[in-house]
Amino acid sequence: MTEYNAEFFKNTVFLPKTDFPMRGDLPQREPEILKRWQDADLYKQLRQRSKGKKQWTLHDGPPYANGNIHIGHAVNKILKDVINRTMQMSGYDADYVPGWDCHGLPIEWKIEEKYRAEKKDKDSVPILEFRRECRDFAAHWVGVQADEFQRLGVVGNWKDPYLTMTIGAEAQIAREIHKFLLNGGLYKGVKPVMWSVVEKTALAEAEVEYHEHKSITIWVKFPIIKTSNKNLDGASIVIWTTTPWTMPSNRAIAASESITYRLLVVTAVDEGSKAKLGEKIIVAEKLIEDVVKNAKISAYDLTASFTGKDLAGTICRHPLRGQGYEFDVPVLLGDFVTDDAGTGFVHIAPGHGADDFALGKQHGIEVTDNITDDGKFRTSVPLFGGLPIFEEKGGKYEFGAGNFAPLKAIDEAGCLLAKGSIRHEYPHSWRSKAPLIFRTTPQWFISMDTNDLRKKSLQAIADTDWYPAMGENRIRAMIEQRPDWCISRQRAWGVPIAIFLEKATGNPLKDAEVYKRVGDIFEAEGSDAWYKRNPQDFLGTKYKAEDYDQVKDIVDVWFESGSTHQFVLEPRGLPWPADLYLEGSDQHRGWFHSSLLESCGTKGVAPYKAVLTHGFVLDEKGMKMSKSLGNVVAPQEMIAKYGADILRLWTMMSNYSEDIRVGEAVIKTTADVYRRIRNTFRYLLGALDGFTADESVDLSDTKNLPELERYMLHELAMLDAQVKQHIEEYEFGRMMNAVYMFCNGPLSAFYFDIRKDRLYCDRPDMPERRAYRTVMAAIFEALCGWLAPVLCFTADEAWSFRPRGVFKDDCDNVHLRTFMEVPTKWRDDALAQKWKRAFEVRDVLLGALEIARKDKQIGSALEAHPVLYLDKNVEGMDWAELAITSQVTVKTDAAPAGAFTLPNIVGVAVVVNKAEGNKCERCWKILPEVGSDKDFPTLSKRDADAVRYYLKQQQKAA
RNA sequence: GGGCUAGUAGCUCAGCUGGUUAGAGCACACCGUUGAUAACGGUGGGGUCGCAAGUUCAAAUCUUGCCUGGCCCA
Repeated sequence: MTEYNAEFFKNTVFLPKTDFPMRGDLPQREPEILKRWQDADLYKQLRQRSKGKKQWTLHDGPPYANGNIHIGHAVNKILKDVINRTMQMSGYDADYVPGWDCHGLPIEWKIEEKYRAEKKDKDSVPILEFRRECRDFAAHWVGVQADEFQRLGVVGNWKDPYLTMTIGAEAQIAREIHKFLLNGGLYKGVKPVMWSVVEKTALAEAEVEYHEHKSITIWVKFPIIKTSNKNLDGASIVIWTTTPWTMPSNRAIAASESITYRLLVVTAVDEGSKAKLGEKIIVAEKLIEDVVKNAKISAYDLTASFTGKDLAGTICRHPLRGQGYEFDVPVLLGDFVTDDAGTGFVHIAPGHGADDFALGKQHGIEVTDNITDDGKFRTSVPLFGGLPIFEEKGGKYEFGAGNFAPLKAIDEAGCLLAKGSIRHEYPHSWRSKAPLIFRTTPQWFISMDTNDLRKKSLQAIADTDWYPAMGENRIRAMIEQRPDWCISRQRAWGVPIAIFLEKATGNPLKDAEVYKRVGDIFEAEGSDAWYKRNPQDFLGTKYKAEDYDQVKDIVDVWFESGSTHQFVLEPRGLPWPADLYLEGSDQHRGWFHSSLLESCGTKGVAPYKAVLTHGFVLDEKGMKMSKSLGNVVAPQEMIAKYGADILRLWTMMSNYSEDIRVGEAVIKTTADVYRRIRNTFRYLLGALDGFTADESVDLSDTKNLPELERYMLHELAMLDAQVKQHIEEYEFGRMMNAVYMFCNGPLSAFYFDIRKDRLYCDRPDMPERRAYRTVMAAIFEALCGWLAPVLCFTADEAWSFRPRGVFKDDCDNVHLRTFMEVPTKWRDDALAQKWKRAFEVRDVLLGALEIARKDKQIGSALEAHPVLYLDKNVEGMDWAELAITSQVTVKTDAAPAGAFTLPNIVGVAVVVNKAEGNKCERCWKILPEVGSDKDFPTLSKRDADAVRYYLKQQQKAA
């Protein structure tokens, strides 16, 4: 005979049950899930399932294939993946083709480094062999990074990504160059560039580092030989420079209109001074003290005063006149001249400086070409032919004879006023760490103004949606003032600027037929053909190869990545322009910029409809990560320790539109959030144990549901609207936040808690309990969908524990689904308004219980029987249920003195009494009715009925 | 040095066009529960809103300067 005791009743209680584990064990579990996706070819299934749907495309910005991924890559790819998955689940066909940037200097340098270690000279290696090695190197890292990205959970076309070094890509890049050539946008010019004499190449600004460097400084006298100002007869203008090696290339002197200059006559000098008594020199008034001190002039007479304007037109001679430097040196006005340092005069060598070049160009001054690619004076340079500017000493690059010989020669010519040295920030090559020189070289440019490229680009910027909006200002300012785009590089690993120059004229050949042939051959063989083939193959029969030069420069890698939209989107059947570009905010000057120019130059509009940027990952204190600071967080380590879902969650919970931080504390917070979400899934799944389609009730008509269920459906509908809005506005972080807040508040702290009694104790066939479980199923379905883009592994796992046959589109992989369709009519504002008051009342009830608990009047809330004094009752509210007490008595009388109230909630007061009656052994409520049932005297009526039902079910089963 | 940008509780974030005692979650402390239990519920402490001036009846919110970060340039 069964004994109906507490233990028996416990077994009649329904308790949440699920095999979904409480702990994630993500580092172990994720790789298994990943393997399942790969085995089932999730990507392919996604494409098949979304065939015919509206396309939405995020075009991937290519990372550079030369090393393991860092946390910034991880954030970037996670964001892209979350967005792609979100759009996919929103009902679009959101195909994602990841890509890589494969050409360029860093890879080239790696190979060169290898050569250097083997004591091989790069120039002795055939270019095709060199390029093959670069290609292999890039291919290796593409493989590594592809694995690392996939481990993050990123879904995409990993089997067929785009690479800038594939033959198709190279062909299209060459064709894009041809478009600019044929439409007149591409021209050959000269440009002062940062030049590395070690790598023998011009460097992009991104390839330059500024380090402290010790330079030799000299003060040089330029004797005036022609002037309209009598005061200046026999005087010398003094210039100051940190680059003595540029003196042979000097062709002018710049002065400023706004600077006051003084003529001074030397009257006394200290020992060792190079100045002569009676000598007349001109320097800026503000800098006299400085010059005099450096020149060891102990006394002088100050005479004439004038501005730069008075000096314009003055002609000096070069200090080395008579030794091959016979030209005149005019004084010109330049607004870049300051009197902050030096002498207030700038020596102008148009071959060796940006300002110099511009000023020289303006006045028709000769641009010298005195320096060879490897940094030596050309043999044609008087006095200094063959001397190197820099020399390698013990792995470091120091100034060489080319810097000292001009100094010495000027001194011997009597024109050196003083010399010294200075430590200052100076540009260096980021690879070899060697100091750079400015050098004017022939280069290929895309004009910003031919074909109105600047104007079109600015229009395209205005036509694009920028997230955050300030990105628009940033890129607009850059485009407004940027100079023409120099696209040529004197390197080997890249796509050649595959054009021909007519030997006779030096003009580029403009024949679409020839260039079509180039494109076709590249399409079949890749750009190696440019080096491999006989030029005649490209020129066809119309032109003779001996009449033409092949340009051997390669194109700037930014031009290549700026062309990705051309060879990735339409050729793969994806929409053009792309719906979204998404990269770090540095790409305003990078990929967003180059893609914009390339596209506006060839198509007239931007290749994107919208651009979203994210910030940089900083350490816990907001400092940049660097190896030297030892604050680098590696994504690989985080995955191994916490799992990719934690990394994904951290990314989405942070405000990625700004810089974001990572560190122990942040990760811990993220892990807590994760646990909460995971537990929400676990409780939902536990509560839905054994739930079937038969048990479910029709939620399309909410009129028959209990109010609490209607309220929760209202909340769900509100959340759905919010989620949709966030997606619309590209606020994916807020979307995640909203969903998390829902788990935390309305669900866990409210609904789950209140409905425990119903779930555990009510008869399972009760319509109200079935309604509750049906709503729980809906919540699970919605949540699992909304969280799937972010917690792609966990949502997948949770979905695999779902009750089967309950959900529409009950497919095995949550990622193949779309977001649940939440009926808008679940929204019930009138109900919500009513419940707003209910929550206020509940707050007072809970507050009162808390006091009673503190006073040791009660422990569990079920021991209480609050008396609720309301100015006006709220119809249909079960206050005991909402407060989780055994009983509540409502009175509309005036509350007695000492009743509990809350300051901001009027018309509500509570007095807490102990619950009367006996404790039901099954539901633990204390009710007067307990004892009234004949069969089960220790139970409440509801529980007695439930147990009878339970026993009947047991009998049936037996 | 220049352009852009940020600085709100220990952590992650809200605070729109200036308007009542600056909010939320987590963490922390305490209480409850022991039928979500390495979980759950509740209560509480914690912020001179980077600093300093200014505009205003009123400023986290506007202006200026400074400090400390970040990105892009030089």
